[in-house]
Amino acid sequence: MDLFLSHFVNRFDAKGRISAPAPFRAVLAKDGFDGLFIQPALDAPALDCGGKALVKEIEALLDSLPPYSREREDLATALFGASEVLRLDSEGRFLLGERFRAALDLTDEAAFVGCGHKFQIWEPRRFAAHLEEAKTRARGLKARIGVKGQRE
Amino acid sequence: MDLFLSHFVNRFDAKGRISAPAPFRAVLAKDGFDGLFIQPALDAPALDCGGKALVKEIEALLDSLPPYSREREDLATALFGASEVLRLDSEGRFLLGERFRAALDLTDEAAFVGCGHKFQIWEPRRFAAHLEEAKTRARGLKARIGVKGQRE
DNA sequence: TGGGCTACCATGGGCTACTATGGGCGTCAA
DNA sequence: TTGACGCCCATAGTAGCCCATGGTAGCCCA
Repeated sequence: MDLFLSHFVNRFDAKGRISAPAPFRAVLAKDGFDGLFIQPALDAPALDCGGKALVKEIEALLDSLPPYSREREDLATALFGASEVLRLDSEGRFLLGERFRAALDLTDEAAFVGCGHKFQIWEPRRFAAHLEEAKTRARGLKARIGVKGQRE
Repeated sequence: MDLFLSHFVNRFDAKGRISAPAPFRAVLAKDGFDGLFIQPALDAPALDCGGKALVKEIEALLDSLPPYSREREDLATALFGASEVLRLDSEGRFLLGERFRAALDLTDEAAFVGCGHKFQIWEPRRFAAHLEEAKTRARGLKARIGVKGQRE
């Protein structure tokens, strides 16, 4: 099951390094991508992270837009222009750029949140709040689906 | 019959481990998932647990929503972000995170409740109360069905 | 039908490997 | 030269692995 699941909170050390959670590293290793693809999430104060699978997904999204169109150029810039590929050290740690840390208000800790095919990095408190909101909305959504369809 | 049925109450040991009931382990083994997928239930003070079948169900639910939509992101966060995959030790025990234990008010015991394709973990007293309520509602429902059709 | 035996299960505890984290040192580049 | 980063080693805490034990439920046999 090569999915990013669960969430973890790790801390930055004095050098600004932080460990990627071991289970996530295992998924990345299976993905065959030697490194970590990172980009700011478009609609949340978080970073989207992943491996080959995530990059492919983004390419597919771009391919769905007409070549040379304004939308495609914008999206490509927004997504790839702001992204980085980081290398993990032999202990599975990486150095998060100042730009990213400032954008997320990260100080001494960061939350790693599994989202299936990718994972996100959040400021822990902010994520806790976001999770509560998401749960509330998901409850409403589930209720609607439950009425229309079957199951759950 | 690969369903989670019946309910069991087991206790946490000094290390915080707890045994998954043997019948449930048998179902998980048949499911072919080496581990236990756990997430907070959206609408009850309980945890939803299961194997591959449960994860697939969630993926299917997500896939039914448009990619990059707000609903999908919310649901993915609420479902996957709050979930964990735990491994069972060779005796079929697992370690429940502090987060989950606190959320359910679990102290020294936990109730494992079969729900067909998944099972739930409850604080035993709370579950007893919930069961009574459910029974009452079920009686009402049965009575209504009994009136329309025949049978019982 | 009753008594004894056995296999399974929940639980306990020791040990080890792994993980997250800390810190030193060399190298490369500004 | 100095700072930053990559590589390496050290360490505490913990999660997983293995073996032990007591109780019980099911089974067999008389």
